Amino acid sequence: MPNPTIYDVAKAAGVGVGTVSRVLNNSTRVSPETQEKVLNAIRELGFRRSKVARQLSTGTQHRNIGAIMPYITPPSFVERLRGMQMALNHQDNHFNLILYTVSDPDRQHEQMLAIIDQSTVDGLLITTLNVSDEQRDLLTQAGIPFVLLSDVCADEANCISPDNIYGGTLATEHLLKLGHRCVAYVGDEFPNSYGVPTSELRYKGYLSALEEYGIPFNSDYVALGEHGEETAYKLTLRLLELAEPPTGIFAMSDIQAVGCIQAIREAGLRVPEDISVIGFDDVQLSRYLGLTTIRQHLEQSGYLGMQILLDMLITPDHVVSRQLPSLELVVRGTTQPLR
Amino acid sequence: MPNPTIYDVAKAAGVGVGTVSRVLNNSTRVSPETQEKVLNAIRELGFRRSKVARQLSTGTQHRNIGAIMPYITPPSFVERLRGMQMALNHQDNHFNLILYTVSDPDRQHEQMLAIIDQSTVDGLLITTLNVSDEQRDLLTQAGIPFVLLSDVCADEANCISPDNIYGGTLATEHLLKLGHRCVAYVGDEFPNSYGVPTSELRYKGYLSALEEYGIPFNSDYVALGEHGEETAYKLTLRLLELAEPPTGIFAMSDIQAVGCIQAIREAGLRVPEDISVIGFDDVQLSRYLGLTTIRQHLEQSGYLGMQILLDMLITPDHVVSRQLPSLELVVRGTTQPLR
DNA sequence: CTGTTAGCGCGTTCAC
DNA sequence: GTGAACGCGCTAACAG
Repeated sequence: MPNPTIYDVAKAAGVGVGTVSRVLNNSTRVSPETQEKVLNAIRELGFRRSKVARQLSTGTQHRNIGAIMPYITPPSFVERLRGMQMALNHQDNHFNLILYTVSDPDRQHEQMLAIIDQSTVDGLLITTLNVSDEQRDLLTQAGIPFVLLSDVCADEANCISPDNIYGGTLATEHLLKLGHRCVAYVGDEFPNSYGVPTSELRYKGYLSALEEYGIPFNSDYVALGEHGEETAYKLTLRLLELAEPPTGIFAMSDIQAVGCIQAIREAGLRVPEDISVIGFDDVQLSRYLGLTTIRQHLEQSGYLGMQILLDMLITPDHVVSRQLPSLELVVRGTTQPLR
Repeated sequence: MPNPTIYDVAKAAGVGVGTVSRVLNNSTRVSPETQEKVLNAIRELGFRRSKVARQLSTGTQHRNIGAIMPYITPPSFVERLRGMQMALNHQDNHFNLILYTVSDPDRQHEQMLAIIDQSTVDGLLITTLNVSDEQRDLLTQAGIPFVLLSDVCADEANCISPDNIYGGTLATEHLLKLGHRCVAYVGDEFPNSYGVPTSELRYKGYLSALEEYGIPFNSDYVALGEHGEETAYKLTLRLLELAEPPTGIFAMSDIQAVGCIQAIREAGLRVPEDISVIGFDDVQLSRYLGLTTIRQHLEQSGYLGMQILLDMLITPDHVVSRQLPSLELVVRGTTQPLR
């Protein structure tokens, strides 16, 4: 018996299903002896009552919202996740948040399929992931509304993302205005393994700022790799070995900026005296690291995404469109004028 | 009609429920006209098919595991969460991870009750939260196995936590061995608002190290407050105003250590030249911050907790007991001998 | 106190 | 192609 039911238990204990149900919910009184018998039967058979059957019977409809993202390592993902949770807790509509992380890009599709046809969620929040047309169709067909927090959907309504090109320009201009002329870009390879072009957009912003200032493009100053401190650290080490090392670095995320800074310091140089570094995101920690960066209100993005999704779920008719605050430069201690 | 069913749809469309079901699953062919009618009816009534009924009918039993924690702001929580997810992805048993955060200590009990009697989860991972006897009883009674990642349960089997007293001693001894005699402790007030005594345990370790080295206790050097960089920052500022400021600070977490360091720097002092700082946790970022700390294998804790819970869920009979690696001192750049 | 039965909402055979 | 009936596992209301 792989999945014994209360009927099996009832039979084994020599009682009716009602009685079994009663001891399970210890509602009305059951005689100690029968209770004992039932409990024994339960143990013997390894019985576990079915969640779904119980829910169907009691009419306990709790809705699930799935949040899927590549991983939850960098704080930028966590801050969005936190925003989502906050929105949920505020609304307090008995929604559950199911967290999915896509350990492996190759498995994304498979996971999405499973989520869809097992009908585990009522709505989906897709963060920093590319969604194929097929997946979109599947989702709409299954009646699962979704919101994207990703750069793959600039034209869509249910999509939240900042103007990353502008952000890249903003960051680069800051360095340029400080007099830096050898400015490097440290970012993710693009598109990254999940098909998301964020790095490319910020890079475009970088290029456009360079052009605006009439600075010739130098491919040596473009260092791309997998996301994370580790890679940024290594890339920066290589940058420092250049005949003419950069005096300013624009890292596409705060986390990568931290890797850059560590590399610079280990090379015996100082930030910002020798090299200026600007990040991107304004992750919570950055304030305490004194990092100059571009603020993108991540927590608020998650909050907004969840609000929109809840709208779609609760009142499909009037989904109010909401505005994300725009990007802003936050100057702190890791950048200074070129000496 | 708050919750129209397929019957309502069928009636409205003038067809049978079977047909409705077919268009819902677009399985066998349905004539375009009837399909249209059904689709219209669905739209008109705002019909959404019930997850649970569908699951019960198809026999799609997916199990849910709840992870509940006070918040997901500090990386230490996130790392444990990540460990849990990894264990789940490795096992790949169609388990879902439902994330709960307790926004308000007062609402913890209420939330736990809801989780239990709506039978949303099959198992629960409780992180850095106190669990009342009543709650334990409720959980066992409801047949919901749980694992604690908290310091409230040293004697229990299903509990994972490091030896925090020892950890506190380790950290303090490190400072003491470096010659520091004015050593401060910056930590959470205890027990914190969630009833968890971690800070107290580490503080006890601090005291015992002090005693071991024959150093008189100075209450001025004990700075307690709410968890987070912010508070640590402020507390440190006050510490620096002391007639005889500390030369070494033991912060109960890496995040708080970051706050301390920022305060020290803003006061025009240097770390570690003027003041040594040691943290606790060895959060991933700490490596790139060059922070001296106590490593406690957080991700692995989460991984282990999930493994144990899965054992309890899958093979209740033989739950293998697993060992958590012990705490270790990691010396990096924020501590140095007293000058 | 306890056994029996009718749903919970949907998928899925069957006959038509 | 389509409708009717049964069953998924459990709870709750009803008799006994």
